[in-house]
Amino acid sequence: MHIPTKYSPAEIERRWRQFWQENDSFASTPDERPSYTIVIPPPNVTGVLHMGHMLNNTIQDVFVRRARMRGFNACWVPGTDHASIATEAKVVAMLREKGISKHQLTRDEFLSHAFEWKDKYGGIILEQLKLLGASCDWKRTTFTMDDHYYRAVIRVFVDLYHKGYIYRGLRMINWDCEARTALSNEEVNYSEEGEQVTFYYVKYPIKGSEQHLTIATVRPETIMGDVAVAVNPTDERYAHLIGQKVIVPLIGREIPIIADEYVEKDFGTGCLKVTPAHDPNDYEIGLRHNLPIVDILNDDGTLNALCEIPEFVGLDRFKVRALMKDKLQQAGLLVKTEETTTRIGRSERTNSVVEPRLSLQWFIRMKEISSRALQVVENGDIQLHPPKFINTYRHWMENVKDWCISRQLWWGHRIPAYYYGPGQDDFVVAETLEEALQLARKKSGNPYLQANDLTQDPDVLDTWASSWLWPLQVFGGFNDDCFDHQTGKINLSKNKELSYYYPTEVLVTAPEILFFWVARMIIAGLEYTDTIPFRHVYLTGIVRDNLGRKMSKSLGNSPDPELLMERYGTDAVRVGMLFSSPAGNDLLFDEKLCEQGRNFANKIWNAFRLISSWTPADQPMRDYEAAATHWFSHQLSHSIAQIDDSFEKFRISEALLTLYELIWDKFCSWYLEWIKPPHGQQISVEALHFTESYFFQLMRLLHPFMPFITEEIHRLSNRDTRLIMQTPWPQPKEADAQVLADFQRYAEMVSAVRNFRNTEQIHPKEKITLHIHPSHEHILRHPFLNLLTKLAGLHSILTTPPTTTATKTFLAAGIEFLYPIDEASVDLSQEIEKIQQELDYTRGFLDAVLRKVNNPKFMENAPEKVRELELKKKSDAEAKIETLTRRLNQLTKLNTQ
RNA sequence: GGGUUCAUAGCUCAGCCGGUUCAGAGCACCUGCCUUACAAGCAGGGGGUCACAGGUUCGAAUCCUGUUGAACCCA
Repeated sequence: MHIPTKYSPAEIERRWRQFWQENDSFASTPDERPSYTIVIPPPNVTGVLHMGHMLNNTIQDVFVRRARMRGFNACWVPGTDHASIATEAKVVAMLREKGISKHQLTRDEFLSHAFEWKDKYGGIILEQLKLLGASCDWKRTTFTMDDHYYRAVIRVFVDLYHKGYIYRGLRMINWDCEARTALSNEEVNYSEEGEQVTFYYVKYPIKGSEQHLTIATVRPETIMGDVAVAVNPTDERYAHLIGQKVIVPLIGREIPIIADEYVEKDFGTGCLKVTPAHDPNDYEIGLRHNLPIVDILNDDGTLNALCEIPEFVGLDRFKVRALMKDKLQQAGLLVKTEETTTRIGRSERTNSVVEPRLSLQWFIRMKEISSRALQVVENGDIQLHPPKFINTYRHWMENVKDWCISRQLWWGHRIPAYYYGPGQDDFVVAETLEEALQLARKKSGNPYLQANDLTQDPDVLDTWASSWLWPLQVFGGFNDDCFDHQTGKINLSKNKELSYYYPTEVLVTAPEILFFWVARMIIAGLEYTDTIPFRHVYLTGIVRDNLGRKMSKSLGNSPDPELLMERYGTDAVRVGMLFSSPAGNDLLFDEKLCEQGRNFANKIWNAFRLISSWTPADQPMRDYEAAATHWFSHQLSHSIAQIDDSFEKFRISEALLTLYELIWDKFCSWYLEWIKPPHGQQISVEALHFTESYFFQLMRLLHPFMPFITEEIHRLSNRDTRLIMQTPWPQPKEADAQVLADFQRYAEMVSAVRNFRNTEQIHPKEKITLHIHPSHEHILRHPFLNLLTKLAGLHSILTTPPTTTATKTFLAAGIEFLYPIDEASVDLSQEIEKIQQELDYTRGFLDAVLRKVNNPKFMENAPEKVRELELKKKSDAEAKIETLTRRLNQLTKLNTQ
């Protein structure tokens, strides 16, 4: 069979992608096998594949493919997330380009534009995942705004409301003035270095006195919202003023001076102006001291009439800040300004400065609903990989805050609250308008209410308030047939799919959404099924460039994944990503890694070519064949066990590296060279059979990592009509440590001879004869001797002394080898120096060992194994010294002759 | 400001519930080789006082304390 020398992946990968798709090779339906389920962290529906997705999804695919081979019914559910804010922002931008403003449109008109956009771009990322070879059950593709999913989200809102977990309230939230929506804490970013701001030192006159307090603030535009001035109760400078009043600059309102421990004495002037409507800490102080709230901002960040300065009304807060400086200066109240840096929160989506704002929003009470979610992680029911994230998780859980779930957007699940009157409590919550009407009639006591009299809340839910149901609703957990309204639980026994596939096995995601999403899925899983949603959480690192910078569009340092796959082959990119990505560690990505992957694919391809080129002869196994196959069967078992162990510990990078070394070094460099028939000879039938068996086992082990090339080789081998993904995962046998150690010893000798040949510049084709001392004769009787003679190019090893006195020597595995040479060319003094160095080192080594062995405390306390080892080191070193000394004496004698 | 994690070859990392040569791997580097599977290759080699300073121990990269430096999370 003709096989090209260079592996070219493009055509082969295209063919297998198509085959897998057309044959639904990854489809799963419940059967008698145990299930192994992964739900994809749904990417943003309008997103495109980036390197983070590549890493994340490659890892998932590795898990799924391996599980499939291990006899599990593996099911990987794909899908996308509607990403409320991000998608709405994109649609708004797209409309703006067309000259349409969102506010010109009705909600329905806007949504039809949005769905149009989603239909056009929504499939891109899933198609890209298919390129990657992701073995998802594509028929199960789910979108968080699919009809059934939409209903599930609404159902959960209603259910939680009736359970008392959801409330509507006035709270301090993060407000995005540009998108005019609330944000969760997690959606607010702080730049790493902080931002340049100005401190304004402002005089606040004390009532009934000529004195004043000086207050430092970075937000002078909020002065008009001040309701108190706070000082630390232990601050002697101000103690006498507590209880008195100061006058708010410019507007003349009298406010009290209060004492609160929150104030830091050393920060600024030690006096804090308290503006409960515009700062979360001030809000807390306000609550403690029963202060009024003066909200001077509109929802777009402009000032309103409450600021009491007519010329400021309608102006943006930053404009007012600039104007305040002049105004305060004119009034003689500005003491000085000072430049400083501080951390400023900006919206993840619009980058506008986030405004702490009091607003009427919907919340989930997290304390109560999440009580079990910490426990299941602490007790190991759910394992985080790497486990260091438990601390982070615990910290968040113990300090969990109520979750603001309303967003002032249109793209998303509309909050099912219906208002029938102007009062704060004049609303009902229901899954449908009809139900709402019934409830409203009852609650209002007005039986004549009509559907028209109800207004649905205009807001939608936070995206995470839909994706936290992901592992449940991809299997229809909240559908009518299995959701029990009475108990507010999912009845697993009435949902065949869910009861089979849930809980899922492992969730692969990024640490940054541990709280956003992971924690909340755990909460939802426990709330609705009393069961955890997954057993393991594998947290990937961030993909950075080789300078350690996070890959981002704005930096332009992120390679295009499709281009990479085209250039190096998908298998190559997959293993390239995994070479250096232990769980939870950032991955410094370099195209070199893909190159390494490509070279690996090529190496495998050529090993396949070699093996395929052999025509067997009907003859018994030769000695070297028997020895080689014997060794490799143990090596293979040993490595499989190691790989399995790495997988159990979720160290897939380690598993890959073990396999990489097994294939490249152990199999190609040692085994194949060992068993390769010499010129003009043929391999025996049995040896070829073993070799093929080993190679195809290696291909199976590699399949999760490199699905395309392994599938291709499997097919070309014509050994098995199944797809390689349907073949069983290789099982290790007991590996004999002695066999491995013996091999190690002979391999060491081979390397030593090669090194010697190198330094002596002996031509590769020249067979040489070496001499050893008769006391080492036993190495000539071991079956692995042929490894040494074959791979080191030896003619023979003799136990007789060389006929010439001129020799060069080298040590390998504790044995001295002598190589006779032309007497004239030997440099005795150089040889003597070399041996002297070796001798010095060995004596030093022996000293160190003797210090231990002669120390009675060591002999008393050290475990027996360690003691034995040290004693062996001692006798080995002594023997070596003896050999070296003998040799040294010989040479010295020769040298003086 | 609070919390967490980390500091081992030029780079990325293993090892770290103390003791399998006072340390391994991959990449990079250097030296030979176009040896009939593979130059996207083969063979060989150099390179680390395990951040610094103390302490515990017969014995510490591995445990404890401090110092310095870095990263992340929360406020």
